[in-house]
Amino acid sequence: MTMLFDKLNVLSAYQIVSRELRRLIDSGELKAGDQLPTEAELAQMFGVNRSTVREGIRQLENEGLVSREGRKRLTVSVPGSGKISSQATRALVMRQVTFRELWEAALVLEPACASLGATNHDDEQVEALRLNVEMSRGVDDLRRCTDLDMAFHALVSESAHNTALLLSREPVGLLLFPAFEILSPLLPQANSRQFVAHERIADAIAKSNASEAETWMRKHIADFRRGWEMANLSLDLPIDLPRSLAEN
Amino acid sequence: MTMLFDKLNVLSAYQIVSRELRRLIDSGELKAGDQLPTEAELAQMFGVNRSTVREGIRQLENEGLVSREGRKRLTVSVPGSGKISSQATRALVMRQVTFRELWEAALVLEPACASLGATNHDDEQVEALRLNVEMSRGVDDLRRCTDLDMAFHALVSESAHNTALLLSREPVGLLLFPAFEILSPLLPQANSRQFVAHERIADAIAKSNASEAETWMRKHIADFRRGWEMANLSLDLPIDLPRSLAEN
DNA sequence: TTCTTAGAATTGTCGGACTGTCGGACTTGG
DNA sequence: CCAAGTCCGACAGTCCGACAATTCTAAGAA
Repeated sequence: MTMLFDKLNVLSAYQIVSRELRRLIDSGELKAGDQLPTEAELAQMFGVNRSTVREGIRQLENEGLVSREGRKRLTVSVPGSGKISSQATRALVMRQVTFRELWEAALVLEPACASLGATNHDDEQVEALRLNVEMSRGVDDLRRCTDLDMAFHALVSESAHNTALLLSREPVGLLLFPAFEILSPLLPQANSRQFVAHERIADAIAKSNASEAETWMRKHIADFRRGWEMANLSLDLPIDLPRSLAEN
Repeated sequence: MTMLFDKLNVLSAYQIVSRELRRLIDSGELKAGDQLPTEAELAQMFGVNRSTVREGIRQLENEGLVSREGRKRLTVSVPGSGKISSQATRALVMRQVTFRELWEAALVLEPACASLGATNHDDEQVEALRLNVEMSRGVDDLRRCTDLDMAFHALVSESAHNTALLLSREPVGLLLFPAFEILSPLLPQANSRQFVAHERIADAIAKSNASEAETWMRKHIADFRRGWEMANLSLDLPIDLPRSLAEN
């Protein structure tokens, strides 16, 4: 006679509050930019204590569905990609994602972004790419080099004008590219090879040459793995949380 | 003289609590499975009130970093992919991601999963794929058909044994495949074409034929777009939240 | 030893209270 | 009329204390 009833899912009041607010948001009754009622008002509406409302709100706040400027009222907002991908990144690290996995993902995502970037880019992004490449010339500070690398790939993915790809790519990039800091000291020629590749890719995008952009990006990513193996690093090495997330 | 000072960001106590706990978790001092101290103990440790601790905890809870069953103690846990991708999915919808964007992403992600799945799969997953295809035979209930479709692609991505790809793919699949419910009624042959494609893909994976799996998956996804256009649906149509998320 | 069970511990929720900050209205001086 | 100073109400952040329901724990019974 066990299992006669499903383990009845009694959710706490604060969970109901957040679930209900979430529902209002993605049903469109609350649009981005709208102001939420006061905590006190919400408490009255739901018939719970203000403390309870606050606990519920924290969840939405954490999801990026609502945000506050200063100590003002809460406003509904579109979750920034940063919030999402930092959580995804953390999840990947906790699952001990390996270099190999990240590389495999990057090998399909990055070239796709480059290819689409070549056809969809705005002038603005081409300019930013050019600037990025220019700033990278001759830089040998490791950390700075990595930052520019990450920025480069982020720019490429932005130029693709594809939200889905952008969001898919970000956690992968956030983890894979900082690994360059491990690789670079072991492989003298890594820096210059990277610079050349970036230059070619930026050029191809600027020229709207999709297949060339894709090819070079693929080479660029493939190169990363080759370097990794050449430096005798294991493909199955779990990748750590990057500085950018570990601190915050 | 502008920008002499950064806009000073004062973070509230509850934010510090969650940030600090997060730090403990990804520094490894708190491993998955560990029990967190009592709310009262945490309050004392941080020198804040229990209410404040609770608000901080809600954030981690929402991130999936800690979880609780019933009224028991909190335990550290690795975020399930479900939590992450449902948030990513919501974000995509709020940004009015279009069919085109999702399709473009799927066109690179799904074939990559199929290809890797062919080389990395376990017997277990091959069996599940076979079963899925078998169950799909002759089904014409729309909703059931979509569920099986989604499950099929999820299985393929699992067989790839790549966490990064899995996580990247999920939000895209969660949004794109339910759109089949819009397409199918307008296009009589859609169902059978889908069935055939799934059959071929599952076969290729079972045979460990990577290039064939990849090719068929690409055709399968390409077909989806062709059908979409044939049914006179706009590529730039924003995709809605799928049932699976809208309810919960 | 294993099983029960009373008591301690812990979570969820509540009501109330205080402070700091923000925005707006009002006042004052130029 | 405009700028600066002042006051006041609204509201978020924090704290305190309390209580019921549930879970944990350890003593006592079988």
